Amino acid sequence: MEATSVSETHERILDAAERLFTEFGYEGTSTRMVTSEAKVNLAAVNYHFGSKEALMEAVLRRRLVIVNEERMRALDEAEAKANGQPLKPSQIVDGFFGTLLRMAEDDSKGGQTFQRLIGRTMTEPANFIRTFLAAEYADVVERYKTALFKALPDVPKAEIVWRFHFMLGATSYAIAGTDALQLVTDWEVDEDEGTQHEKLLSRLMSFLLGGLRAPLPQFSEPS
Amino acid sequence: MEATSVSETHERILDAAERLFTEFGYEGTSTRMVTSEAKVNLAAVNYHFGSKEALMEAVLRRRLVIVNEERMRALDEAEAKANGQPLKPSQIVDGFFGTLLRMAEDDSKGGQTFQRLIGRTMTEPANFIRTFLAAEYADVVERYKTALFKALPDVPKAEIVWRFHFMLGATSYAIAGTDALQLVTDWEVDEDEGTQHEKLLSRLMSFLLGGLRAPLPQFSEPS
DNA sequence: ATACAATTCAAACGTTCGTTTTAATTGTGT
DNA sequence: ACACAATTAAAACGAACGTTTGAATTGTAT
Repeated sequence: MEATSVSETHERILDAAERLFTEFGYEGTSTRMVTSEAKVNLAAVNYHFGSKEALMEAVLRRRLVIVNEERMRALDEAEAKANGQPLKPSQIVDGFFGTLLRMAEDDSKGGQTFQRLIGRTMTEPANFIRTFLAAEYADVVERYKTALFKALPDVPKAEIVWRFHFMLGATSYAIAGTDALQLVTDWEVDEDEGTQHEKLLSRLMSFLLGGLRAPLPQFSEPS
Repeated sequence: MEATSVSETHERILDAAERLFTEFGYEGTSTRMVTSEAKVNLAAVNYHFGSKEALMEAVLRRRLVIVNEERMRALDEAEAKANGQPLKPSQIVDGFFGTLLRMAEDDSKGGQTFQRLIGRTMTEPANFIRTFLAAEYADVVERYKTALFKALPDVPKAEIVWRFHFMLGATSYAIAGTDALQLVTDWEVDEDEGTQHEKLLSRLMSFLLGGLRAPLPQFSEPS
């Protein structure tokens, strides 16, 4: 063993893979690109992680565990303060999406890179990724769905779930930072990174809450 | 030449590629998978399209040209009826996103498959795809941005563009139909396909309009 | 019917892929 | 120091990749 608890090679690979999976996607990144960027031997990926798939899962898990724990903690705290009363939708939405967006300011939690990776990964076609994500998110999604049901007792559950789905899409695309249509051409370069994040969070939260609380479509029957 | 104006092989390849790119993504689909599914010779992709990249562009262009023409037409018509007056945001949002979603009912326009492909493609990492999409969308995006600016004269332009961005993300994710977190578990299987589409469109439109018209975040200065 | 272009076909091109192997090296506990 | 496990290293594995080649076949004019 080394001085550090986990070998440095192990984390060098995770960091390189995180960056490359973010930029080129899972299929577009080769193990050789990863070991080359990490400056480690080609065989190191299979030695330390077993396979490329297992590496992808390790990359995602390292950060996701932290986000989802923080999401649980945020809901615990809010519900404790509310003692029994339903939460405000804004608290729930902030607990789920705000928690993720605030991670971008903390480089020790992956910073912007991991945030973009998560945004991208939500639409990765590979089956094992979707399976992994669904399992990794299952508990936290259930908690937040329940909280939303309680916060919006007059809204049919199916409608709430759909709007959760739409919020996920809007957020994923926003943090992926790709802007395929080059819509947002006037990026304010005159501001520092921190201000940008704050603004994105404010803008996104306004949008998500507006969507969540929008009048229901006419057809819908009660839950 | 054959009886048909364009060779059947040409379209067989496009159809197969559309389906496979949708399911496995661009990098996850090989030319051999395409020619095998299309039941044509391996060399046919390069003979008819030149390269795998050119094939991807052809797959996207075949349908996108039609959607974007229809989007332009919808805005032309609405603006003609309004003669001079700004449009309602709902008309603009429906012109852009509703036009796309209504294509799913028309199999001759790619139906559900192409809709899913477009949703997926918005987050494809490959650079040539993003370049292609930006060029293909440039005109229609400009038209719709302008229409939104006119429809919402009191909202700073930067905020409108960001909300357009969020709407794109929500829609892309919704039509991609992946649902990475298996959020929407209670898909109503008791209804036919057409009803599903109508419901998704209604639900999405309500959400998008709610987000678009939400109260602005506090920080924002006037445009 | 003949000439010529368009298309299809089988085969192979060189490259890159994820992974494995085997040996060399480094670190650790006694 | 020595024995042994953990890690690194160079090299190679077979498979799959996108693409090209050149001959065989098909279609289309005259």
